[in-house]
Amino acid sequence: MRVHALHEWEVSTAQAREIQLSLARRVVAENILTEPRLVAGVDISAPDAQGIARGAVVILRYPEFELVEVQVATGKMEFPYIPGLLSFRESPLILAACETVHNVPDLVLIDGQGVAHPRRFGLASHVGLFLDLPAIGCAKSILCGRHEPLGEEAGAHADLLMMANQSEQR
DNA sequence: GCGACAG
DNA sequence: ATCTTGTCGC
Ligand SMILES: [Mg+2]
Repeated sequence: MRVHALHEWEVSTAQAREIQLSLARRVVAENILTEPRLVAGVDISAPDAQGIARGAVVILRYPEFELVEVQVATGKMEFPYIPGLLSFRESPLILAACETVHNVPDLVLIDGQGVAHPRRFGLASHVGLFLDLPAIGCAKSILCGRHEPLGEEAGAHADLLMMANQSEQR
């Protein structure tokens, strides 16, 4: 991995604080934390009659949404779909596709839940951890948790509330 | 025991 | 997720 700056310091604690402050300002100025430059999107096909499916990952430059890279992996679906265990079905092919990516993204978007999961470890959590990258679960429907009714307008939102007791999800 | 249940 | 039938809206 490339290291972007000298990381051995001969400085006083006061200088260390000054350096830290300037680095923190640089992070904000360059949007290193808030503005990803490369965003990955991953999904998987339905298996064919023989159980063969494909996992795909696209890398887009952000915010231009310019296509940077596409990788696809093919293999057999071994695990059935069981609510709460989707990552055991989908993550192998997703990770296989990600293994061949050259342009490492800053963020991965995933078609499934992340922490909105009975054990707080859905597909997006699983893939994000195994890639050691920030990941956002972009599920199209709810696995567990409840929310107040949504407005009709586009972009309406509500907090998804999870039960504190994980074995007592609603 | 019953119902709910990402993809 | 897919498949099939019926219905809805442009
Ligand atoms: Mg999907």
